[in-house]
Amino acid sequence: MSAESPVAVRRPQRADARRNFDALLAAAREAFGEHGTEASLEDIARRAGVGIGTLYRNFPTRQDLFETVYIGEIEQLCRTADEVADLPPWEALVSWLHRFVAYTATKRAISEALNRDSAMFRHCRSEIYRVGEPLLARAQAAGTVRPDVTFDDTLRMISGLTAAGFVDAAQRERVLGIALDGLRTR
Amino acid sequence: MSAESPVAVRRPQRADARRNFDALLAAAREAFGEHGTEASLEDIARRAGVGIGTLYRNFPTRQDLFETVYIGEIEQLCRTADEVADLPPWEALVSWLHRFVAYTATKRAISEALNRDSAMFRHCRSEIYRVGEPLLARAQAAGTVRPDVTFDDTLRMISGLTAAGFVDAAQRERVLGIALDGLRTR
DNA sequence: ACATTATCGGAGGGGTGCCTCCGGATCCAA
DNA sequence: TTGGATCCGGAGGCACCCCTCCGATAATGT
Repeated sequence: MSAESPVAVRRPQRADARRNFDALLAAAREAFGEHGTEASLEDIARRAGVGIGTLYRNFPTRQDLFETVYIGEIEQLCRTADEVADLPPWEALVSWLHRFVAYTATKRAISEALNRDSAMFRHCRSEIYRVGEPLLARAQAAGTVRPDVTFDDTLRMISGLTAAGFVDAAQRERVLGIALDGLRTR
Repeated sequence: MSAESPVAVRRPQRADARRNFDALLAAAREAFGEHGTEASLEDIARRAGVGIGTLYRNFPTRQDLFETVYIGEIEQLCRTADEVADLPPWEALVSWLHRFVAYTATKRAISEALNRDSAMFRHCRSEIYRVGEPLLARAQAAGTVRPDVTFDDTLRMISGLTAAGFVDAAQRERVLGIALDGLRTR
């Protein structure tokens, strides 16, 4: 993420306040991951071992809290694009997509976010595209991926599968592999 | 569905009562489709133009209502397996899976149900397998579908994509097509 | 040590949903 | 038409969640 976060949420100065702030973010990441955007704020405060008032002081609206968590996840994801840069086209794309799945503890929420509309979401979306789309384009240029697929198609396919339930991690990988295989030229 | 519904919910005798019963089912189908299993029962009663008491008289628990809707959808789905019986293996499988997507107005709910556990869900699951698994097996025997894929893999992949959001129906079809393509042997 | 001031946390009012209960409306058979 | 069986529907008690407000608490500078 190149610029400052577009949200006016700042990490507090005092030591105890910082502890609470971080605990809230961690709890929120967990809760949003489990229940999606609708997670109970009082539950998040409880998980963080903090009063509900403290939550609202740091994050006046649900949106503020969610965006802060979300931006963190996306930043992390964007950074991983460099790490795959020197792999062959197909491997680069696939391993980045695998991180797309793994890094987003905000699983349920991230797919909801694909459709949502706000300045921040638009920003995050464009960041993801900025780092991810070239990976797809490269694989297409190399003739590995079919040319009629868009990056948006790919993302939605992956995030749909991420949100789905599987009996175990092995099945998730297997199914993900099948779907990714569908991207390749024949 | 071969046997009687395993749930003890019966359509009432009196004309007005039957009208309400049916209105409730229709409203529930809608609401579950939009909001998943957690849809508000009071909202369902409102949509049906009926008091909340009437809802509870017909369906003492949320489970009863959901199961009744769910069974209806599954029965309908199972019946469609015959209609594709005389297509070539791959086409048969694909068009049945397309109906799997289309028929389940209970969209969000159906994927939740894949993981849930109850006598009824087990029953429905086994019915789906009974009609669907042979379609996959046939395509595999014909050499069209890779042999390492299970029916469960396929279903979860499809239902994951069903639950995901897309910008329009065309994209949904396109992505579905990509994923299905991953099932084929190369 | 102590005052200052940022921070805490939960009580409380308003909203919604769950489910029960029963007086009153409605249907239908005779 | 009419009486009894059936069915209706919403009021009301409980639980949870949202968000605000403010007295109590604890960190920090001197």
